Amino acid sequence: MNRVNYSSSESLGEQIANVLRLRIVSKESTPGTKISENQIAKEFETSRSPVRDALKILSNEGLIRLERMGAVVLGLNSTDLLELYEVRYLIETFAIKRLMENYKEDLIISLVKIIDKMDICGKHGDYKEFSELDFLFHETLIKGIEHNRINHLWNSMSKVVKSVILITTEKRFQGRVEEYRYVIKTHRQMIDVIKTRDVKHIDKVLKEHFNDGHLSIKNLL
Amino acid sequence: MNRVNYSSSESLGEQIANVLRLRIVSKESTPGTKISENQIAKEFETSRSPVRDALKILSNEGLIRLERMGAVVLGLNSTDLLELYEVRYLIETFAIKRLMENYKEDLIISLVKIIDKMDICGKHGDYKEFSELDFLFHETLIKGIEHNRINHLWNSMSKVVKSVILITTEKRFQGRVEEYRYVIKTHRQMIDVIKTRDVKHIDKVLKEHFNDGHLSIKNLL
DNA sequence: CGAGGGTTAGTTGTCGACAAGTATACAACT
DNA sequence: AGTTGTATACTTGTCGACAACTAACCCTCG
Repeated sequence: MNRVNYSSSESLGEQIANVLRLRIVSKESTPGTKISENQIAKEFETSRSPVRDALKILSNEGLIRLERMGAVVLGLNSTDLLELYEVRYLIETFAIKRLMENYKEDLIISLVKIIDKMDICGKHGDYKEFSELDFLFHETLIKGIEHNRINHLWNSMSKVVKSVILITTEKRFQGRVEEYRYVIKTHRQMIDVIKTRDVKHIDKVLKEHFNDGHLSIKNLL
Repeated sequence: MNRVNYSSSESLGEQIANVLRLRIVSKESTPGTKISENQIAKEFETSRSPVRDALKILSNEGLIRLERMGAVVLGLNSTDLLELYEVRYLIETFAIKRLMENYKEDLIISLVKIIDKMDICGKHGDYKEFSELDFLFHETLIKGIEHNRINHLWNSMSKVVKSVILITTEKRFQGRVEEYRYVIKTHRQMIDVIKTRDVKHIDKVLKEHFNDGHLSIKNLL
């Protein structure tokens, strides 16, 4: 029986990759675990073709390593998370500098709207929606500069970032719920930096934001 | 007949990707061209499986776009090249700053050795080897910081960079052969910056180097 | 001549099978 | 016992086939 499901826009491979990604990032799959295509195919009741796609996606994201026989889970240790934040810092600093030179008012409006929604979700304790908005904020910022190459870099890591944000936010909300205010504050600061063209404060604001993100996840895990 | 060729370490998919990549970067395949898996499979006398792999690789590199029916060649226009150089500048600036804080003497030795080899190739007019060494220089620099995430970013664009360098170098050598001296000079400057920890000159040296690369290719095409 | 509907060739996603290579367990031998 | 060789089970890379879907063409009708 061939199963073709066009009702869902994502191919089976991407769906499988999504499930496995969350497993790896959430440490449900521990680093070092060996996985084979057959084994995954059996679990998801598909053939090996979509599984191969999925493994290739995860390999590109750096979550697993494809070896001659079987793939091995790499996962994200503390160093990896730091590095992820460093690269995000690098890219978003670039983006903000570029936006300062030249931005469309629409973009700022979109960003403010996202923050406002985050505020509401924060008050309701809806961490899931909050984390998606957080992700969307940064993605909107990056897509805003319309830089093809940066776009590709972002696409190759965005799914990982999204997963990390989701998990971080969840843990944060389990602790002191009011912490979300800090995230919102730094986001507003980022917009201010763009609008006021305050070059001197870019590094300070962004470093603070990413440092906080990294530290909080490090403490929580 | 199943053809499995383990004598070459690269899978058929990667090999096909290599051929197509060069075609696209060298503008033998013009942007907008539609390509189908069957067509490529027929050309390379393989099944669609390796071709699918190849197309996915090229898609990740941003050279083609996968659509519902058929992929379309994107190629690298003048803007794309500028953006590529911008991202390289971003990454290598990061790398050099990190190396300044902490580098192993071995690395510097390797880099110097590469430059010396480039010098010899330059004198012999061996542009092919020269371009590979040029690429190797930058790759060695980036791998030197042992930063997993940066590594992945680099891997996702390195093949494209390599192709661009190859073509640029070829055209350069067709013009005034002596131009290679300038490339070598800036490379030596980069090493000096690392060794002398001369923070102030990083941006200047790198900007000069990448600006030159971008300008020269723009003029030549 | 133009518009609409059906046919048809072509496209991708998925499947199961096979070939080639690899690691492991187990037996035979020194 | 330790080493070597072989059988065997498991792995990936590739193949050809099929189902779902899309686009283009042609034919009919107004």
